[in-house]
Amino acid sequence: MGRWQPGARERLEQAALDLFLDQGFTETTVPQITARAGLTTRTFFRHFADKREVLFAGEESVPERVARLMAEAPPSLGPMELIAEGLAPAAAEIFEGRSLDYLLRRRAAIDAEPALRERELRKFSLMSEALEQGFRDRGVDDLTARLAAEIAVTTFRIAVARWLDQHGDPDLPATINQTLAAMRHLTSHGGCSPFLTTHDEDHHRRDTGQLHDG
Amino acid sequence: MGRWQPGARERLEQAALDLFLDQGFTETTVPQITARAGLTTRTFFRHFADKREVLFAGEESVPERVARLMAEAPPSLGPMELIAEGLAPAAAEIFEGRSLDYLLRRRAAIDAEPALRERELRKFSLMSEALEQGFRDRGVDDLTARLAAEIAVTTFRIAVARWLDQHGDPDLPATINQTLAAMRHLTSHGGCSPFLTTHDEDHHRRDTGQLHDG
DNA sequence: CAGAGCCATGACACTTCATGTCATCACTAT
DNA sequence: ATAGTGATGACATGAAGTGTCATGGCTCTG
Repeated sequence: MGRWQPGARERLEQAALDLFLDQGFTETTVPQITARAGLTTRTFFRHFADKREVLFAGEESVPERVARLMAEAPPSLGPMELIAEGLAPAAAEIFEGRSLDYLLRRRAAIDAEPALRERELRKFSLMSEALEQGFRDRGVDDLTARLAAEIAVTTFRIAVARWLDQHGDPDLPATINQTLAAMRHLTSHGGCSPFLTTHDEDHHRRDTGQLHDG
Repeated sequence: MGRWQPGARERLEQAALDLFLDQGFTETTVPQITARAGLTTRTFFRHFADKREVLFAGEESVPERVARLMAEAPPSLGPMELIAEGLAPAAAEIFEGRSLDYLLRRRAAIDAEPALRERELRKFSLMSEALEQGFRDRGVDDLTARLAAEIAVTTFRIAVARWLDQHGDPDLPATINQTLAAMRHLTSHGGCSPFLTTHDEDHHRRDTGQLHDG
């Protein structure tokens, strides 16, 4: 035995996503996935550490790519400047080569299953750790590095969610910038600035016309 | 059979924490935990949905308590004002009745096991969802509510981590305020200019507070 | 071309997690 | 007392995940 199968991983991922969307994550057994891919159960666990990982393969490299992008950025950039300039390019690289349709199908499967949502949280946590280390390597103090990393990941996560909600209409860089602007607006004017009136805040919101979700 | 056991849940939690710290989460089997507590395996899963939950029982009520605290706060408070004023009291209520020693032991067990760290992320995610709904109920727009919820939870999480790192020395309210101040400093001044004057801060804020689409 | 070695896979056994189901015992209310 | 309620024990079962070895194709080398 042991005949080699072309694209075994890819076929397992495809079969798993199809089945998860069709009958749900819990209702889908690993033997069902491997049967559809023409493989055995044992082979599934050679490619993926557990059943959830089949939807998260290929993202192990994201933290290290994030670290590389940060190391390549101009050292003069402060944390928030780096986030403002680097988030969109980083997102572009992360999603490079994946169709919007695939991303929507994948998200639908993840949203439907708490265990997969949890795994998704871990992905963002790993991104945050990479970012935190990247900021520290740029000379940022520990607390600020941690905060900046969380700000970056949170902005990224919310922007991607909004972008997918809108089926990709305002493109991802634009959605990221809108989200980042709203984040800055909230933290700068959202209750800590006695000098701005409510009218001023309304003015900011009206300028974009894109800040309301539903 | 079926003799009632006083404090079955508590004894299971205690036995599990002891065993997790002693031999690790993976190496500890559910029968080991139940044997130490004088119960059967089946009873364990009647009290906890899965093996991890034994360290997270009693936190199911946190989201609803967060929602209550938000509803009780003065409606005039903006999102950031509410966070600044409400985070410390909320933390006090959440940790009410738990000793620092217990919190440290529990964190040690969680930090040692990826599966438990993941469960911890879900806890914060649930808190964030409750906060988001709370902000919406106060009339905040969807995007701002989501962002404010994430800011609040992130600040809380980082502050608690720092507080435990320091074995509770600066007390939790003080640590929360420090963390919140660092967060504000980062988002307002970019985290790279600690020497800006108040006037410079206002100028910078106005310059970067604009929303740009592309 | 032949043999050696590598690597992915198949096959099988095994442990642990988790759940469904029913019987049993204690406590409680009438 | 008797019935009801609720927690537990006991048993069976399925699915997840791992260890181990055999097998067959592939490449590298002489």
